[in-house]
Amino acid sequence: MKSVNEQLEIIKRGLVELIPEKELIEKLRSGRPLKIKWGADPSAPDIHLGHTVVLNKLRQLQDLGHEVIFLVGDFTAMIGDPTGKSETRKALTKKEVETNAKTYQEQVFKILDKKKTKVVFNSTWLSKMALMDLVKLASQCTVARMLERKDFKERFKNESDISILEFLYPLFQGHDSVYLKADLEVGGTDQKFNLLMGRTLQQRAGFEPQVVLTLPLLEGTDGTNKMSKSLDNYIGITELPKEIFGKIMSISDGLMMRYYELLTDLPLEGIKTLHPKEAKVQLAKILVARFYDEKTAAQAASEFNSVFAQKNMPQDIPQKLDFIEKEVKLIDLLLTIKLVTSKAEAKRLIHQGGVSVDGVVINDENAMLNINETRTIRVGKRKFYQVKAKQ
RNA sequence: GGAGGGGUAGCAAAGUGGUCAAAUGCUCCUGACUGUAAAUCAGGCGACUUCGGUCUUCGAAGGUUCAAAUCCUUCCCCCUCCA
Repeated sequence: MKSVNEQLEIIKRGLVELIPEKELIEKLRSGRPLKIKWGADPSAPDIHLGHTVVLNKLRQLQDLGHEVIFLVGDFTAMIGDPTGKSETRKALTKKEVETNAKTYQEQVFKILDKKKTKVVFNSTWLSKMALMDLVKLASQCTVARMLERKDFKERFKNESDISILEFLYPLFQGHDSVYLKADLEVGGTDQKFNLLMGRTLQQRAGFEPQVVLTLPLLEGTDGTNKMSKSLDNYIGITELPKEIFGKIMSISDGLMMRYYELLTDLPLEGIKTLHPKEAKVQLAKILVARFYDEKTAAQAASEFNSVFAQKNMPQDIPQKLDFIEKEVKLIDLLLTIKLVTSKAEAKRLIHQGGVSVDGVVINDENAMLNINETRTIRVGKRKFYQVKAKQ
């Protein structure tokens, strides 16, 4: 095992806060493997780059000899959450939660060391919780204290809904820490309040409080909001290589530097000397290679170059080659192959010059298309489709 | 329990009997320029249409009216103050 100072140096890299560092040093000095808690909500089982910021840190901790307790928040997921229009969490059935949790694990172990990870479900203890215990738990915190949490404060000020249930989440999460006797809990900065609640509750229960480690939140592909599935600004780690590659290529230069900073160990000075385009290609390759391999990354890069720089057709275009009619109306065709969601949209795109067949832009909304031979249809920059009539 | 405010398109926010498929901003989509970058510019952003219109939409359901997002009734939900 590495020395305390060496460990500390690795642990501190890239984090936002370590609360308090002193306690962590003491825990590390004990020489025992620390129990590191990481909680995840199984309602959205797609792990994206944002999650990997935390996962990478957990992996580092595992490599230092510590144990990660991967807590699946199945209990709360089964209750759901009535509040918040944008982030509605609907209640999931037990079965859904199980499936999601399984998917989650498969994805997580692309990064985490399975041998040093213990998976637990909080329904194990929370579902058996007596009402009396819940009351006791609720008495541990005041509303004023709850309202210190930034998002609560803001919603309260803006007169948006806050359900009582939401006040319970931090308490449950903290209670999980008590139950697990966690030494350290890791999360994004948005989790700070909840993580600290764990400390408070552990202390009140007479245990050694956990150390809290927060990591920066990764912005989504829009460059402003945090990466999340509900905002559809995410890059999932199970996405196809070309998707990951393409999405990285379309982020802004400023965001690219942020991704370098949070997702790689490379020194930023070196990156700044590169042409932004080259730097982005490199980043895209690194990330594809991380979730697939070097070879796949290289392929994704050359495919990207071929399609978007040299304007060639992509390699694997979705196709439907068994049309009955040999002559179809373009608008109807676009609708049947789901490249558009309505005829109105199809017409709009045609008028705007966004639709082409075999590389020729179509401007006539009434255009008929002979599909005796294979035709390649393109909508916008990246949607391709091949069609042909049945022979 | 009492008093008041409010629920409008992905979000924010106008509109308070007809000119409202609903201003404006953001997001988003398409095109130009590029590095599938940013910025900028142009266009678009409910559906169907024989391109004349037609149909569905402003928390829900009813009603008044030639005509309702706008008025009335009931219901659901949110917020503030009082208790």
